[in-house]
Amino acid sequence: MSVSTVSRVLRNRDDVSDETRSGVRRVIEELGYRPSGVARALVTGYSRTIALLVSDIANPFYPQLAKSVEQEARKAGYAVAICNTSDSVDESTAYIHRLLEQGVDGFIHASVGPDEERVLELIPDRRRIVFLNRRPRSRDVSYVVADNRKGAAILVRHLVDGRHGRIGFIGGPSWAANARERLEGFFRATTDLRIDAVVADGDFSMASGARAVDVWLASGHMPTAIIAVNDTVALGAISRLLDRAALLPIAVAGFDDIDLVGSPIVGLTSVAQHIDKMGSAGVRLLLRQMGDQIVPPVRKTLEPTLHVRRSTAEYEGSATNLTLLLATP
Amino acid sequence: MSVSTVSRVLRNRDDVSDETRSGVRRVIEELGYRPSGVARALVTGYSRTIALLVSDIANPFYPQLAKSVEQEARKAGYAVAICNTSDSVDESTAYIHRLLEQGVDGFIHASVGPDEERVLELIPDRRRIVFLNRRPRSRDVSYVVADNRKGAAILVRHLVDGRHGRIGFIGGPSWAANARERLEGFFRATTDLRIDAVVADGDFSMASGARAVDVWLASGHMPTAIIAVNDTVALGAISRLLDRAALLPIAVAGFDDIDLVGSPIVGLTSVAQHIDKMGSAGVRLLLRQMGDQIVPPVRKTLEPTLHVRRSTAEYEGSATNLTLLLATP
DNA sequence: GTGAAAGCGCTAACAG
DNA sequence: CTGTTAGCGCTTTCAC
Repeated sequence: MSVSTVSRVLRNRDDVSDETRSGVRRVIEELGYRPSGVARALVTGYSRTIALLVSDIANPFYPQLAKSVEQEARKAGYAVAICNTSDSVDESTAYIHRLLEQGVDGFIHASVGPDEERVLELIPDRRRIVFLNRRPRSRDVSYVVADNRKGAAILVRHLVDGRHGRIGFIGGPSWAANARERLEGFFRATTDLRIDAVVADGDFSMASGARAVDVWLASGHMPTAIIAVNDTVALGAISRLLDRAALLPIAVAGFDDIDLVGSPIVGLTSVAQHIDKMGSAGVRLLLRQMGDQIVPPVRKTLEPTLHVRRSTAEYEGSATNLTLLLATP
Repeated sequence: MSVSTVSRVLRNRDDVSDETRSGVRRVIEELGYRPSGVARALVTGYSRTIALLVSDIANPFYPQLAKSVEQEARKAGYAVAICNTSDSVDESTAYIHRLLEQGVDGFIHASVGPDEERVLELIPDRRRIVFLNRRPRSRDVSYVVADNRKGAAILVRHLVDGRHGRIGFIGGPSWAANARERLEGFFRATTDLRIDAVVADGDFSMASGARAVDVWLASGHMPTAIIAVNDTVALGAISRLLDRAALLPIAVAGFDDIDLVGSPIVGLTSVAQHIDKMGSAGVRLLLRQMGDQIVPPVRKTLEPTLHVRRSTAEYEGSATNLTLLLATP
């Protein structure tokens, strides 16, 4: 038998007689032969591997995203390499260089660093990349994001219904599109509703949520309700409120609706951006546009959904929440 | 210039004259030339990629492990492919087949499924694999685990000091070595201390923690303190206790000390198994034994550390905890 | 020091 | 339907 016949069998092509095919299969089995994906990648140019760039896999949002990306990729026979960029342009540059050398077929870029230009320079073929959780400036690259402005507005309205007249927003870095959009939504909604708004800086970390609370407490301008740019920051804020044994009836809401915050232990009100849908849609998009036909870039916006929980719920008639509850000796 | 000269420059070999070297470098720069890792892998047999097998990346223990694995691997210029096995033998089999075909250099196996024999059959070269978070039966494969028996014993002693006379243990699947060891440690310690012990089944999930509480509540045999096989299960147990508005002064402790449980929001007492050390040590081990010299398998056991928090702390003189606190209206 | 040639294990094009 | 041939882009002898 010739190598090409074996190759044909391996690729399930139909121009092989049934008896040859089964013969080849038997011999493959007997010899325990394993084809080399590396050699195949060298000649075809495809490694059936995609890269997922995240800010920090230890941030609970990303594992959920990674899981749905991985599940969807696997269905199509693709492996996923996960890379932590720490939102550093240098690190994402270094990673993309390496991944390109290693021959990954495509990228799902879900980290939020200020690296868009650099990334698109490194990956000139727009069909090889999809942005997730960040809306790129460039018009000709595909992305899937949540409607961040609407999500923030939904939270503001929810809190206003809860009789909060002064709402604080803990934001993210200005270079992060999702953080900017959430802040914009917050501003527009508070302005429209003529609600006092106060903003603190943050960086998506628990520590930054805690710092914001410190700043507000120190300034004596503590809002009665807090919206955080994401759930992690909200958890940081709550932690600090607990540390300070704050007796104020402060409502706290987050963004992303990561699995954990739905548990009664945390009970954090949050806006879901449907992480699993985002991941699977991103992979499908990428694989489709990596295919033969040329398809125009797809821009997809997911609808956010409000999940009200204890952290912003009315309690015994007065605005209160987990914070109050825990701090009461 | 010949290809071999370029190759020599790329590999930083010293048998190239300085002027040739700089000339080559310049041309590479001008042309924006990128070497092909795929072609290199084909000829050298090494792809500089390792695989990390986890049970479920959405389980908070694993992202922390993945992060430390990734950081350590990157230092050595290796990429990491993360794979969710769901603890299914079939899935890990399928993954290992694929990864081997794709040419990964080594495996870090941190998922706990009953797949040891199959895995070692698929990866006959013991130098290509390290087990993490699970102690293999096989004597000739390297691993890094925590001292699970000791960790469980530490928790028992801590709870006994807190005056608990009846302690429950929510376990894991019997095929998981780490779950078995923790259960053994629990049994030995309760026996030695002549403490009532009661055990419930679990599977490392929050849901299983909740189920255990249900079972105990239904049976009327609710222990006064609960030790869970890991933090996730402990969180599930606490959640259900909160749902049931349990007024019992029930202490809950977990295992792993994942980042989250240290926050005052959760305040769960836990035994740390030093996840970051485990990840980096595992990678270093793997890379060393994949090297030239033949090294014997390394068996490493990390010392567990107790972190006492609100969930098992004495409160106003009586045994109480978060559960009690939250459930009191 | 440098270049030429062989070949890693596949797929693709072409012949038969 | 099956076999032959020519690479894919590197590294590795072996000459020079």
